[in-house]
Amino acid sequence: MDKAADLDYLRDYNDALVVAIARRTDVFDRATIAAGTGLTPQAVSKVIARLLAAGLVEPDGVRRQGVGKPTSVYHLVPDSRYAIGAHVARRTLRLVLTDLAGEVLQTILTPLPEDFTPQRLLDDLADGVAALSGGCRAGRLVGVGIGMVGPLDHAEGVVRDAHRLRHWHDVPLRDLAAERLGIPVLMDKDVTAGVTAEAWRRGTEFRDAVLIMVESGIGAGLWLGGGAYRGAHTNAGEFGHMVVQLDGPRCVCGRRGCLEIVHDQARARGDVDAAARVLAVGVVNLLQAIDVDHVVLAGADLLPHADAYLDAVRSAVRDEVPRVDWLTAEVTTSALGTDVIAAGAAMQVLNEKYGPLTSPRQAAHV
Amino acid sequence: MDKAADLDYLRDYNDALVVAIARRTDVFDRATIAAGTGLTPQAVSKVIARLLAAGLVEPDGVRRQGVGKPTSVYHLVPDSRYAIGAHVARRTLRLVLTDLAGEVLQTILTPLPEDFTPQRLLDDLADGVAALSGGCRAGRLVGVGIGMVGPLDHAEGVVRDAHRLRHWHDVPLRDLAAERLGIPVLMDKDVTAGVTAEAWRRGTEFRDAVLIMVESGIGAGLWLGGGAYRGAHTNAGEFGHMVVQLDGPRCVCGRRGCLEIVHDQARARGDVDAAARVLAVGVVNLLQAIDVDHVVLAGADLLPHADAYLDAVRSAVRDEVPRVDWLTAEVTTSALGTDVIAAGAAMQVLNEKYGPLTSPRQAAHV
DNA sequence: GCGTATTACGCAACAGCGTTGCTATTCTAG
DNA sequence: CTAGAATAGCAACGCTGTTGCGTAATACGC
Repeated sequence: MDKAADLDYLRDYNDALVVAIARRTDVFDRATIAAGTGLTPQAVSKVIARLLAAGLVEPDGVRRQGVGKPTSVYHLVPDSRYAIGAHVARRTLRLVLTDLAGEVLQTILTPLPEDFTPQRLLDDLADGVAALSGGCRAGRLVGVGIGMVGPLDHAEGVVRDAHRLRHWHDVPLRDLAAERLGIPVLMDKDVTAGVTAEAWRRGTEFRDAVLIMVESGIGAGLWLGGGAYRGAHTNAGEFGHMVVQLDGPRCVCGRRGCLEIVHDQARARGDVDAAARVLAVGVVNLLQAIDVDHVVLAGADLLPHADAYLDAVRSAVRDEVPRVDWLTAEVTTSALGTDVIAAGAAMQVLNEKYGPLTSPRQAAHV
Repeated sequence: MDKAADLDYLRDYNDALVVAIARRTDVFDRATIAAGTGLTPQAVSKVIARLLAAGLVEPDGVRRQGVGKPTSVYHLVPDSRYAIGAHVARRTLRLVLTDLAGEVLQTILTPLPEDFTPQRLLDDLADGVAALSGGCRAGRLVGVGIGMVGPLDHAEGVVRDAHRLRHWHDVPLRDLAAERLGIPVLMDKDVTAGVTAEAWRRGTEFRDAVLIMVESGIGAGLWLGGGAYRGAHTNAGEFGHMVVQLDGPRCVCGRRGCLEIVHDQARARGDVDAAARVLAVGVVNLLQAIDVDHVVLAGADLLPHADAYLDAVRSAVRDEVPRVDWLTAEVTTSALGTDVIAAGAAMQVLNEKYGPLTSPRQAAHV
């Protein structure tokens, strides 16, 4: 049975709404927020008072705009909160420190041995978090996010069977890390973390989006209706295992003609353009299925050839989507580059605490 | 800028939550709801008082359960509210009258002439609605829902280019119908309406689902995270235009090897089983992409061969989805049969007013 | 230079939400 | 018949956003 909403939810929701606005404007004022949110100016004053008390925003003087008392303006305090994000890949652990505005302040890249164990990861994670914590004032570190290859169970915080990692079956990584680090930890699929990074930085017009990641496999992070979408079993976005050629080559997953195997074969023979065109067909398939208007390309196997992939996907979106005048979709790479997953893991922590809640159900497990 | 939440939203949310519970239990009591929702028993009493005043629920005596004062129990009053749903297909207009519980009480099937005009549809709609309104007590008809072939714009209520209907370009059908009928009207894609019917009848465990419709084209209605998902331009679910064979036959949409053209060619040569297997590949593709745990099959071209399609999809889900022990997905047809779209259109009206809101944003446009 | 209109801010009172404290009611068990 | 237990509901409460209204600070007209 779903959870009911109470006054705490109401307050948190509206506070988060104002933080979301503050995050993407240099300065903001009472009247603008009141007009945009439908709150009364007086209610906005109360929200701002709470945010001032929490240190999340601070006054930015006044703005004279014609006749009348000047408007008080405020701005976000980016370094009022920090989060650390971890991107656990098959051979590397990438850690980043980000602030409330979603800027990456510091990065640590640690190589991981082949078939590393959970214990080894926890050790490296603890070392890295200790090193990065030095960069932020006491009490301002909100938590640590982990972006990990799947399959995993987001609700339980358990890694089910990390792809091609022997020691990773049913590992309750989230709780293990929280215990080891002594601060709140979130864990999610790498691609879902990645798309959260874009969403946190780009704001509320970024409502329906997908992040395509090509990096030892092809996956997609889904951001639907203004929130991360993970599916019924945290398995959404297994984009690479869509069949695009019924009689195609056998894939590791057991099916024939998966996008991933067709793509990888083209890459294996050195034909990046052909690989990009195959990926583009998959992207258009995804647009047909879920109609997002933002596509972000990412991943260590894609970014070195970003131009080729961008060209292929953009022209497919332009030429293969019917009524493209109306069904526009922007195709970009992430400004965060190879940090996008780790940064997104960090921003999931910020989003959990300071981001716009989409339902009381979400609020319940904070 | 998103809308803020206020006390009205809080009240409506919790009221809707209790209605949702009432809808799928014979009787309910205060303590059970309190435990399930996290509300205090006293708060539940206030909610029930409001629902009693609105006539949505009524007392159902008491239940003795051991020692202590007997529990007061209540039940939903199905005929306290009605809605009418319309399924506009290429050659037929199907109208149904449903009650608050989602039961179909009456059906009217009207043939439509080839290339019917908006005016003609409005006339037939008005006649049908007048006929069905007789079946419900005054003031209890909440509104009319229209499920229509796309593409259309749900937010604006405008039919963009109904497939293979000449007179349907940029027709503001929702507002035209509302003016003509004098009651609130909603309009949505047929498949989205269809999946809403299943959701309204099956309750909150039905959080991530897809309704596959094979009926002069192949489409999918998406229900993600407990609400209808329409995408950025109301174009989600164009499932039939996913490429499943890179070098396949040319489709009407301009691409090669779309699911729809491959499927239709198999049907054209009378091979229902092959067609069903192709559809099944598409369904597994969709499961990989969005990881839903309910698949509902529907549509006039599918239901006559429901067993073949159920078999094919079920075995594909069983054999082609990795870790199927964990990634379970139930595959069924709808109990509503050919009424599912029209009934769903009606239930969208009920859902808008009495269904669980997922965010204040949704509440804003009620 | 000065009064006035204009714009913005914020205190105080308010309605309505869920919560808490407590009393009344109604049953079973002994 | 009494004690104990479970439920219902009244009343007061804290907190939310809202409303009414007084105050502060500016530009503009005279």
